Amino acid sequence: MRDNIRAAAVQLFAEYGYHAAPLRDIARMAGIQAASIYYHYANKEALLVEIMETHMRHLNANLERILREQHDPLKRLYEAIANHIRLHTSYKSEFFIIDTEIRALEGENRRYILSLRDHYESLLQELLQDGMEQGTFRLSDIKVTSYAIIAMCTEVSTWFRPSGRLSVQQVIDMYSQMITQGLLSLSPGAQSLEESERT
Amino acid sequence: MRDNIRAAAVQLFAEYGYHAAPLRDIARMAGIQAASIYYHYANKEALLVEIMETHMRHLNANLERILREQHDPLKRLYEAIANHIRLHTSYKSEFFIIDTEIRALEGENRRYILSLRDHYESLLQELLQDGMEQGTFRLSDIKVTSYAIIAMCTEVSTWFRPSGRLSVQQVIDMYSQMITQGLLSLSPGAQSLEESERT
DNA sequence: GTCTATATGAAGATAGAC
DNA sequence: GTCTATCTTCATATAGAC
Repeated sequence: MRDNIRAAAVQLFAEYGYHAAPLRDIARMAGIQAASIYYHYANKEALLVEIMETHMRHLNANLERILREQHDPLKRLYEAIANHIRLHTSYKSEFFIIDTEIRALEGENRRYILSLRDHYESLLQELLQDGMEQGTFRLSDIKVTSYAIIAMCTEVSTWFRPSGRLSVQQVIDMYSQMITQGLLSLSPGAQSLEESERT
Repeated sequence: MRDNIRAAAVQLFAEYGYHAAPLRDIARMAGIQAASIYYHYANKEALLVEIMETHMRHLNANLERILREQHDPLKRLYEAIANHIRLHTSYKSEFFIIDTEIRALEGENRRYILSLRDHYESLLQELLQDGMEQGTFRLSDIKVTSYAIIAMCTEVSTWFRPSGRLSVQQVIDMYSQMITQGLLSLSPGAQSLEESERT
């Protein structure tokens, strides 16, 4: 029943938002009365925290494993992107909640979830830092680059449909190429903004 | 007073979320009673719609002007990125609301705001399509590429601080470089994933 | 573990005076 | 244009029976 409640909460939090999803609706979807939820969870916020914690820890554990097992910067980056997109498409609703409801948390809960997110960012930044030191990656602002990568890969959870046109693997490959090689069709420097002004 | 109310709403919607921001607090911040808001706005949702509409139209109008006045794909893309980031840093809270509270809208209001967002996406997709046909941009999935660009540039509104380390112009240049050239330090093809496995 | 019944508070919105 | 007073509804949460 605990799992039923959590599954119902995931669905309703994602669809209407945390504050707009009444406990009564979560209970009805789980097949019990609202009061019965309090036997399983201390309050509504505990439900939200558990959803967020579970999947943030999952995301972090995977990236830690990748950094431990893999040392080539390019392969590390590919695996990091793949991990991020695989989880954000497998647990669409859960990550959408993580992405939009952190401000619904208060005090200690908020600090805890933010610390998990900060840890994820620092792991990715470590990956980028190492890749720049090894000369694989262009020198760039590490924080900003990490935010950009996370933002674009996270947003996949808002539009991806399992039954849609693209497979998860195709999306991973597209994002990996976009992040490493960019949009330009020519080699870097062959056509800069200044040069193109002459054409 | 209408402007005072809207300004208060922007601040509280952005900080606590639409549903968690009581009209009474918005009224207090504007220096009036809650009931007085109804002289200026039909209801709470009308306030949200006006905030979203104003800035989405602004964003769209700018991009339409860029496409009209500029025809080089690379310059168009740079201007599109600059427009997006300038507005998302100048009106941080407003765009953060647009980004997170669309699901708080109902029926016609929701459809209307989504149509403005769809229009923006289609303008960017037109830019990308043209750039690929001209050979300036690598061939890639246009929808996915547009989502990725929008996502990374939009998220700037969540971390950018006017008093922070980076100027708006620096952020624009970083994102522009990231989007056009990617992360790799070598020319495309010079170091593929397969080749790097040999090192 | 789940129920019914209920406490308690706060939300959005309206009526009508000034 | 703004106020006070209030309607109505609905929220989270608790108490105690079964």
